[in-house]
Amino acid sequence: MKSVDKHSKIIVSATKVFAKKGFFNARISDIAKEAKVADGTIYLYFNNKFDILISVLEEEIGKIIEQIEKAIEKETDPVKMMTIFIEKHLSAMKQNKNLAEVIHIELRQSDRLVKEYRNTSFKQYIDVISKIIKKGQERGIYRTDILPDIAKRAFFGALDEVSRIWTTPGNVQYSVEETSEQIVALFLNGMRTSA
Amino acid sequence: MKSVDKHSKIIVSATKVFAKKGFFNARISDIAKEAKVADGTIYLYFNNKFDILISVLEEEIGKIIEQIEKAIEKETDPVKMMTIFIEKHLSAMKQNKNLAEVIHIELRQSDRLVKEYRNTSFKQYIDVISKIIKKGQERGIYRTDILPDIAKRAFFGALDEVSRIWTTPGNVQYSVEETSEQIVALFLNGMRTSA
DNA sequence: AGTAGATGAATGAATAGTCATTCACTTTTT
DNA sequence: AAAAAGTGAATGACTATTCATTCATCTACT
Repeated sequence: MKSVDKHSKIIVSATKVFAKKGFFNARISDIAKEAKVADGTIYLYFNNKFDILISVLEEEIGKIIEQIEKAIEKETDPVKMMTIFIEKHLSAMKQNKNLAEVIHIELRQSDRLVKEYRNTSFKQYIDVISKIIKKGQERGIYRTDILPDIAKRAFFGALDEVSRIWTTPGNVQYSVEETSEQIVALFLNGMRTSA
Repeated sequence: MKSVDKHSKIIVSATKVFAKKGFFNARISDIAKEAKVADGTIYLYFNNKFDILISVLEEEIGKIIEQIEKAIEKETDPVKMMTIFIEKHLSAMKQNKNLAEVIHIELRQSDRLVKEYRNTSFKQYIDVISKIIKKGQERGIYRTDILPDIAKRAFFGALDEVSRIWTTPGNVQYSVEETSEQIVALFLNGMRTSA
């Protein structure tokens, strides 16, 4: 019987290879070798090379999305929700660097299917941010002149670019904690001195 | 004589094709057709396909970098400098959508040469931001607990992701002005109500 | 329990198609 | 009439995908 085990082994291997070489430079034979299976075996579990990429995005990122959404729905304070989002996102990225690289690189693909993915599952993720902002605005905690639709993008873009610190070698290595604090400070209070 | 004209015509065509299909799915013959030259002609001006991509990044982005740096060096007020940076960057991206797409997609490439580019010319661009922040901190306008090295990334990431509004179809179309205002508000004052 | 047959996962060499690059030839410029 | 630019068909390298074959495991029958 086709094993679930082997399926996820290929996903993990593919994530590693895609992270290192990028989708187009990754060879099926590289993935097969990494997963210690034959080239042909991969086609028992996936339709084609692109299907592997989409599966990586769906499944691996899916896990993170789920985790973050779960952690946030317990909270009611919009400031804490935002803080949790930041911390969870950054620590997930630092923890799984291969996946982080795949997100950095492949989520930008101009391919139709990738764009589609970005427009569905991933949009849902980003919309968590705008929901938090709206809730904060309703409660008078966040300024109402902020457009949630623009702010959510700014917010995600910032997190995504910052998380690159951990995947590009030769950078001063900041901890998740101090990085989170910085982002929280930036977005909640801004750069200007309150004076 | 090899014409400068043809050189830049190929660059512009390549930008268009890369924007639409992404580097790997772009065919040399596509670029040639778009530029209305023969496939072989391209090799009179560029060493190989990758050289075209690097040239696009160097030259086209180079122009923007130059323009922004010039506009900023006249200013002394760190708040205004930041505002100018935001406005110039966003309007450049809205103006040249093909280039914007190439930046969104190709600047993320895991390829050695792209990483190299990101580490030199492009780093210079992002460092303009940290310089602005440092100056503001010296003058007591920006909070000193903000780490410029993290903030610059957050800042660029936010701008980059936000500018995607204009390259992904089907989005509510915000103007450069209101988008700039939003980013300025976010980064300078934060989301929290001052109350 | 032992044997024969059935199953289908796994293999990896062969295929078939793609496309960057070259180069023999033509056209244009000096 | 050289030399330089330009052309685009031909080349050859590369690799995703296929598929005939193997083999371990399970089932059914004696």
